[in-house]
Amino acid sequence: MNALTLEEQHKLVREKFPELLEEVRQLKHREEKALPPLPNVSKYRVVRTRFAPNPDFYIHLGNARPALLSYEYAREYRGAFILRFEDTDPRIKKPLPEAYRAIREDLKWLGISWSEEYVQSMRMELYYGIARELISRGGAYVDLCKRDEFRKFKLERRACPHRSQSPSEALELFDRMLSNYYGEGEAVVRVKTDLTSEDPSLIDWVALRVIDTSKYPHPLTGDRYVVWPTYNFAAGVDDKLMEVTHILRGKEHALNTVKQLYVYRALGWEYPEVINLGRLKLEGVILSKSRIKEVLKSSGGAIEVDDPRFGTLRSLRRRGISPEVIREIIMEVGVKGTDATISWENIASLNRKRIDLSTPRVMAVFNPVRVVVRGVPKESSYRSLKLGYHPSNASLGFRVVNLGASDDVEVFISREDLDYLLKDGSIRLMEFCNIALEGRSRDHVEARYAGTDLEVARREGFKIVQWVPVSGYTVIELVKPENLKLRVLRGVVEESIMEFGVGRVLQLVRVGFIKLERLYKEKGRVRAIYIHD
RNA sequence: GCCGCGGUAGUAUAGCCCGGCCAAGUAUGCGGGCCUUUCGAGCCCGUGACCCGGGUUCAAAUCCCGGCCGCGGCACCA
Repeated sequence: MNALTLEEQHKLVREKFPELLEEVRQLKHREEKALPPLPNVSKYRVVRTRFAPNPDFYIHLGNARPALLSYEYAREYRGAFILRFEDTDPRIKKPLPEAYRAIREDLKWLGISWSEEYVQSMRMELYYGIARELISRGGAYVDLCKRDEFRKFKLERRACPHRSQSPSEALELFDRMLSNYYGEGEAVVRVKTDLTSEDPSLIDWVALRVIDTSKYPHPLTGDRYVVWPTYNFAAGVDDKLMEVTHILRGKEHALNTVKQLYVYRALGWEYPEVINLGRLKLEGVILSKSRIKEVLKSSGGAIEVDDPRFGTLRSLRRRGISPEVIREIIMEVGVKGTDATISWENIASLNRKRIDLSTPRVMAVFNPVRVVVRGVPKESSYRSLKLGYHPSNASLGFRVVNLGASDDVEVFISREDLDYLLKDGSIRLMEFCNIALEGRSRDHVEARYAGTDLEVARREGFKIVQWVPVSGYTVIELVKPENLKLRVLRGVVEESIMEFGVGRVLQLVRVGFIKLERLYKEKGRVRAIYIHD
């Protein structure tokens, strides 16, 4: 077969086994999992996308969807991807100073890079300029009604008295706003929309409002500005100024597109293409920003933002989920308006495949029971075991497990595995030897060495169990998130675990994957977080 | 309540625009087997879905209408 040229081989396969070729084709297709084409790409010189988070908190898996998809599209079309911080509400959604940095970090962790970065609170003069332009074109006015008064007009589909002001009057009032003449709630800039709109929230929506920054200083600009653009104004303007061509955002923004369209029309701009994405949920964790904030607050600092019960990217990172898995999941979920609940099983499976080959394996025992094994030969090959860290990846090295020189060898096995010993009379200590039950006392079990032959164990159907030598062990505390609770399992683990550093992912044989979080070398104790089976 | 967007196996997704090649593909889960010094990985076999009802058509997951369900929106938040 190999004597044939590649072309001849292909020909042969095509003739004799066309279905094979089809299979290969499909396999390739699945690996690539290309995104659907973006609409109207040919209309634009270059594709430009953006991710525009509010830096009032850390970002979570739900935010990763628009971020990653926007980035991927920009890459696919060799365009540009922009990061824009939308921090124009120092009062209700006050920016969190560390969030700017944290969001950048989290995006980088996801493998996202951006060529341009903007912070809206540093662009205030730009928004004022566009506001003036809009006002002078008659597209907006300064409303001095009380909030309730305006609501009445709105619900009756009537214009408020200020709506009829001339552009020059409006500009004057706007300048007065900027000069800090009005207090909060006393003046807003409203965009003129269709007064007959069915949805009242659409009607003459607020583009800029007064926020008393002497009371609510902005973390970046302090009290320098008192007139702040709303989301719809700032985002709408910026998408134009930054020449964004394709907006991918959550479907909660659907109505915002309609609102912003009024500004675009008034200024003679063309609105970018919009794709509304469904929400992403992650099974068994808290995703909502507000819920996380609540939990954080009520814990009084005991719970941190990377707590494994949260769906923040930091939590996922802490739980040992690799960023490629998140990327894979989001590409799988794709570009559509349907919500998706990501199952932890799915994440675990993808993650396991990714890390299995590069993850050292050590033995740990929970619910330990002491087993005294009599009759283990005293030759060093029986008392000093050289065990590889991975059965098929020798590059991970090995450790030496020392069993001491005394007559008996003592090991811990788990209470569950003890049942096999009691029931079957024999078990195999993995990578060591077979043992047979001899007796049982209050605090330990007695057994006899029964040879190292694996074939015997196989033939007889002995359960093969992991174990930890009593002569050299480390205590392990394993934190396991379960239904929004954290269980801490205590057990023993081979002392060689101390060789690994904090952050290292390991597999505890027959237990699951873990990530080391703390090493207390003097105390012979480690703390780890459970990742998945 | 009103408006918008959706509904393919337990979960996620392909197919829907352009009806037949779909008695519906893939991944995960679950069951079984092989392999393996793990209950992991890998390989093989099996399991399981087009929300409901009408209509159009020779033919509907795909088009049309109605219903149901889910999500989102209805701020001087983003």
